[in-house]
Amino acid sequence: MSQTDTVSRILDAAEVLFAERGFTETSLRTITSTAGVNLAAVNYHFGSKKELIQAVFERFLTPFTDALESELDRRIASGQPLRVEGLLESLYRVGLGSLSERGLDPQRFMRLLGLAYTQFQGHLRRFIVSRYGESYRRFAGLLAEALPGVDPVTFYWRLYFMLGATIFTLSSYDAIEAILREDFGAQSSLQETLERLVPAASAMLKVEAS
Amino acid sequence: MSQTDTVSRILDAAEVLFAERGFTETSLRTITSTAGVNLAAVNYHFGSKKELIQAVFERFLTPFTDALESELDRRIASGQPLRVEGLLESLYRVGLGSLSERGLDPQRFMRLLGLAYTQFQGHLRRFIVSRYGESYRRFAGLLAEALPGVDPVTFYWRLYFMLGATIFTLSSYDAIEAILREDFGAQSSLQETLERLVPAASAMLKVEAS
DNA sequence: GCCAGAGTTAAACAACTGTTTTAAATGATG
DNA sequence: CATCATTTAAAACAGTTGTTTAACTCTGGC
Repeated sequence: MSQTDTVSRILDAAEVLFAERGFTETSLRTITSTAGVNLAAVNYHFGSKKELIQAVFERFLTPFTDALESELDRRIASGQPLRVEGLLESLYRVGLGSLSERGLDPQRFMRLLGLAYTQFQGHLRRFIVSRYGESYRRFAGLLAEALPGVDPVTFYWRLYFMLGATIFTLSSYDAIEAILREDFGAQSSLQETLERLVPAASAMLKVEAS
Repeated sequence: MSQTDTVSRILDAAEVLFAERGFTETSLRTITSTAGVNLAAVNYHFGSKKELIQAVFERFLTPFTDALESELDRRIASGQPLRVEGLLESLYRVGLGSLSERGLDPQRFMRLLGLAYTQFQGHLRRFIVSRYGESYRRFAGLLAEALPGVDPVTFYWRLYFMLGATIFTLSSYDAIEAILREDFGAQSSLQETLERLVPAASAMLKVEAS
């Protein structure tokens, strides 16, 4: 088994298990036995469990932010003014499209993102902010430009409202979808849910102060 | 030290520590030493750590849902038609008011609620649904009545969007507020944040399908 | 005054945690 | 082919976890 093979098998297993159970609830022994590698391989290749967690996020977030940056470049190059709906569509299309192209599961991605915010791993929050903060600020800046009437503080609170609605809903997507299917017999795909989310989140961002 | 004293000291300590660190990350030894009681007291009084977690939520949720039910009764008795903004205001006012009256911290309450959704404690989700599902369905039903033009499936997705925005934002309230204070020098109280949340969430619920 | 039962205490339990060690095996390079 | 760093393997490490035990103290009712 080559080195890269061992490394990516560990990442594959850790990604799935972390998304299913959380970080503390997933032991290195569970990860390595699922991956079919030796227990010591984690500490050898990654150094520690913390660094493994960060590596899992890096493999997720780098293609995502790269694709988002190119998408934003494309939109800006087109010369058309940026609208709120378009920016959110870009965000969700990139999350759905570019990740699944690379064989990454977008729901797992959202579950992991939700974990990063709610589990108490200070190192992880710091890692994400330092590595991906710039992309985040760029997107937020463009969104703010598309909302000229909204004062900055109100805008930022609404940005968090939007993030909360997105991360919370998509990270529990399976559970919510199952409830709705049982109660209404209506299936909704992830795609359809995002199509509901775009106008809803846009309305929330744009609403006139009452 | 009387029995009720020991029980509530354990609940007090567990409530704070769970909200700060999560369930798995908080050991019974940390709880009991913070509470100043013996380690075995948890298993003696509550049976297990799981049941202690449920007891913490019960102490939070029962006064909250009771107060929400009375508030809804009052609104209905007033005879005025129920509007979306009014229902959300009721929800938030009860969360802010009735809890702090009893000396409970509303932010801690929200952090715990967020944990209940994102940590992987199947027993906790089941406990909350079975104990408080009826209050939840009553509130959701009234909200749906105030939104006659929205089809049921869309309504339920938007309800989850709203829950996500609320729980995510308020459970990270301290962190978000600190960032905004640093970047804009503008303080916002929890009260003010809820006043921003009411129109934003209402707009999200009411938006016409595009 | 005494005694049953509730409450508390310290100690020990077995299981599990992340990490390290030591030795063997592997694989590329000269 | 021999060499040496890289990689794997199994075992042991020290620490923590939730839970249980058994002896102890205290209190309220007769």
